[in-house]
Amino acid sequence: MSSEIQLTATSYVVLGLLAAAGEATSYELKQMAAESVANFWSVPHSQLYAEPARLAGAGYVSERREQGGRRRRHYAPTERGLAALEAWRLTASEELVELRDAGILRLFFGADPGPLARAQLPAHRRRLAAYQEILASCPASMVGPRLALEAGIGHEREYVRFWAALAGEQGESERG
Amino acid sequence: MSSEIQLTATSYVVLGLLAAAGEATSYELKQMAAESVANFWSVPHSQLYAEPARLAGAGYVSERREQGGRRRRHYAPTERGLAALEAWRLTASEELVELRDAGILRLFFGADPGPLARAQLPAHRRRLAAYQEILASCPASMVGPRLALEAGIGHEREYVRFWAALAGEQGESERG
DNA sequence: ACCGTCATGTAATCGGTTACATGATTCT
DNA sequence: AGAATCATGTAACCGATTACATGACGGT
Repeated sequence: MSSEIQLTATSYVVLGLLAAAGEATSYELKQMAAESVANFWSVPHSQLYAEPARLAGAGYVSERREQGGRRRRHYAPTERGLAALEAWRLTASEELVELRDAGILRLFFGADPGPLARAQLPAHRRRLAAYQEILASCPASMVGPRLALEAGIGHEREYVRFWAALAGEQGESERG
Repeated sequence: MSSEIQLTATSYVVLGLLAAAGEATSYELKQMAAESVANFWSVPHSQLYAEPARLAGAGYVSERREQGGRRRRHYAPTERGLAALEAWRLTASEELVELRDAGILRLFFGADPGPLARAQLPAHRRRLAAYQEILASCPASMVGPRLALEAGIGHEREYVRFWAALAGEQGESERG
């Protein structure tokens, strides 16, 4: 056992959620993720079954299996897992992400901006509103999630600004 | 032949570049991509060899192989390929991308904002400056690429604003 | 008792990443 | 002539996506 594996972003999502919960099944991870981190970094549920198993094989989490009934697997971070998570938190990397937005890619390759903008704009507006609502009801003690939300809000605002300018709303003054 | 395949974003990057160039080898695709689309949507060079082959198998591009010498493969879009590209350009989808920024993910899971911000900030500033320089030297006729650049600039500005606020530069007034 | 949805996984396929390898040019 | 870099791929592995499947539970 304890074969060496490479930790991916998915690994840290799992480790981060497990560290917060103490212990969880894959289904509980799915629930937790759905209302929090999945807003800006989603992981398909099949990965939330596969990844903890992978992490268990390498000693980053422990696995406890229910005896009777559903025989669900409960995972908890090990010392090693917590250490890996903490090390990851501490690496202040310079790596930048790419935008990787399919709409922008279409623009780049010559799509007509108008229709694209008119499709993207309301969707981004909805998401912006949703983020603001979540932020309003997010306790001040949850510092990390609140910061992530604020980042998301900033980018959604930028998207709205960008697409609005292309959607034929040129005449109107835009306010944030 | 002409087995059915699913077209991915990588497919459209290849098709889009081939449509612009008329014909190209994988290496030429790599060169073209490097200074243009790779700024916000990169594709590893091995995929620029694998993907045209895949597209050729499904009839989206044609393949012409050099006879003597290097026997390089030259690809060109077929009618089918151009039609697929155009159809993709016309789909004004509402799908939104996720932010998927590893720095934000770290914040979410409790990383200390200060060091992270001080690592991310100069990197984003450099990229912002690079984009602005590219835009300045990009001919006005290249509408799509210029729009994509402007989108990138907007988001980099937002990143700079966000990380600057966390980097301990609170006292100073920030101008765009 | 039945039906729908929630809960809990497994399987297969495939694209993407990483690493390796080698022939051609160019530079010193 | 030799070294370094450019040019041009191939191979292997592995994580992610998609689809499939089934047991439990709650409501009517």
